Amino acid sequence: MTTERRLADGIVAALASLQIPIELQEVQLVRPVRPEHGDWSTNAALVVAKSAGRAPREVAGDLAAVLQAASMDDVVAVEVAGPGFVNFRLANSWLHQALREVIEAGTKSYATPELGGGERVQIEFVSANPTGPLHVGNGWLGSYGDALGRVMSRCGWKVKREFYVNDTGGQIRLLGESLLARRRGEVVPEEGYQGEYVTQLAQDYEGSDDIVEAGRFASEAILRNIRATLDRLDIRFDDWYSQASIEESGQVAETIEIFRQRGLVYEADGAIWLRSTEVGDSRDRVLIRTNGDVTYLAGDLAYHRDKFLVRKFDRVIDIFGADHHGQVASLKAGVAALGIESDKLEIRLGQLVNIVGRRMSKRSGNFIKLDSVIDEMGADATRLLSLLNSIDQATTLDLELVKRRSMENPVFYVQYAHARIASIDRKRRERGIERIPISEAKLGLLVHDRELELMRCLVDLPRVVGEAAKERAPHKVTNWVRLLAGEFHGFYHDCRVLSEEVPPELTQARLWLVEGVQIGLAIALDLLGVRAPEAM
RNA sequence: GCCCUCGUAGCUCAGGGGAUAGAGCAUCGGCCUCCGAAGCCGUGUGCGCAGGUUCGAAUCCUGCCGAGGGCGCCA
Repeated sequence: MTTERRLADGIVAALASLQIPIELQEVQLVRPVRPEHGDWSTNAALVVAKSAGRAPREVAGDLAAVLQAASMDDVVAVEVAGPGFVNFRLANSWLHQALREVIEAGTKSYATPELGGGERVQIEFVSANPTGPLHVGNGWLGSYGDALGRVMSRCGWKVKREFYVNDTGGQIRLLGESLLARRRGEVVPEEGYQGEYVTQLAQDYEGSDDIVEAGRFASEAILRNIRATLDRLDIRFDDWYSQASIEESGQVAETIEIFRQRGLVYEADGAIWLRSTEVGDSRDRVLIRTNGDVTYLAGDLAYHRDKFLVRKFDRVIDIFGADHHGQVASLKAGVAALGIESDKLEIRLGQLVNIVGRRMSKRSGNFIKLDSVIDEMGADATRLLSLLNSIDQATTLDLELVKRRSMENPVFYVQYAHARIASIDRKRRERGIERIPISEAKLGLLVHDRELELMRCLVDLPRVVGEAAKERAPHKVTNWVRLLAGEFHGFYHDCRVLSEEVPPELTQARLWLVEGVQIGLAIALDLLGVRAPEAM
């Protein structure tokens, strides 16, 4: 049983013996930032003071007294501090025990909090239109979606990744027109696709002058290109779902029919409308246009019906760029109208990635290609950089700076820590030093501040992974791994593992500590989709 | 005009009810007879503004100011 668990149980028992009712959600047991606040701290007294009708510090005093009397393992002091916090001071042995748990669990099982309960969740992301190469923003949200999938999988969700291919409609026709114009050596219409890749494709195209055929040719070629780029970042999908296929399968018509049966469809101005205002939208939306084409929304609603009612996902997470947030209200409304609990559809909006002094637009061809960024920085750096920040925050990227100074990019810092660990092990074998089993190692020798700090850091990983999953915030894993790497570099500087001056027993203990760190690094880097190199 | 998101250090960003708000970069200064200096150590400035809720607000609420995005029978 973890120390955290034992303390939490102790607090609950202590409050019960004091006959104080608990509001569980509010009671927290955390590791305080400041060392003088102990190893663990609870706000329980602050939270229950009101309902108990007593002063927080008074409750805290009673609570501390009971906890002190319980004399739990490793607990050397229970103190009241500040407005009514109860702080636990523990013997270092709790950290040595924690290190044992890390080693025993290993890369596979450590930090695998069971939170998802086997819930089947689909994450749909990137879903870039096959009308041009991926840009930096696609890579950003692609890395996010993939890492979120990894984090949630680790926490017990059954995750499927999906790319929705917008392979039909006006934009594909426009792409076909642009291609044909290029082939004829004419200028591309102003609203068409101007990018150079269209010229390239026009040279390869040997088909007819039919716009649909040309458009299909171009979009298929572009989609292959998109997949290749995503492969470079190790972003892989379980399914590539075609918008054209859902229209051809009749599911769009079926979906519209369902709306009709529910009295949510009417005709006006020659088009067929969804009365989405009935279910929370700000205005009604067109489902079938005057020319007979179904709208993107109609297809998207059929697609979501398929996700929930045909393929029976318990939860769907759609990841859109902030420029698509206009479609959120109607999508949510439409899904609700299909009788699907709207909480089951989560839409995460990623703020846009700005490049210094440039505005990105696919049609004008003025955007930074994801491929060129990977060429410059490498896949690992691109992924880690994408996962540095919350997607709620618009980020501004200075590509020149990133390219020129690798120090701007923390990927090297983190990978270097892993490479140094591998290097220690190589050196150990060179010197013919045999490892002893952890059961025989004297972990109690690990008392240096650097060593203790590393173990504290490792203790936090399960909570960090769990928060990253619950909050859909994989960047929390990035923050943690940077912290761990920093602590490791400090340790490496101050504490030699292999040296004439270090007693053999301490070397053995430190080898196990280093292995624990390696496990932590490997778990975190894997969640982020970044390689953990043996050497660099 | 209406709606959404966001304003934290010179720059890029963490922290999103908890105790004295952090990191990297940039600046300046130290550290390699010793497991990899892609490293370590030191150096100071900040929560857009004003109210409110709370024992406690950078965090929640309201208003204002500023930035970005959205408001199509495009996707």
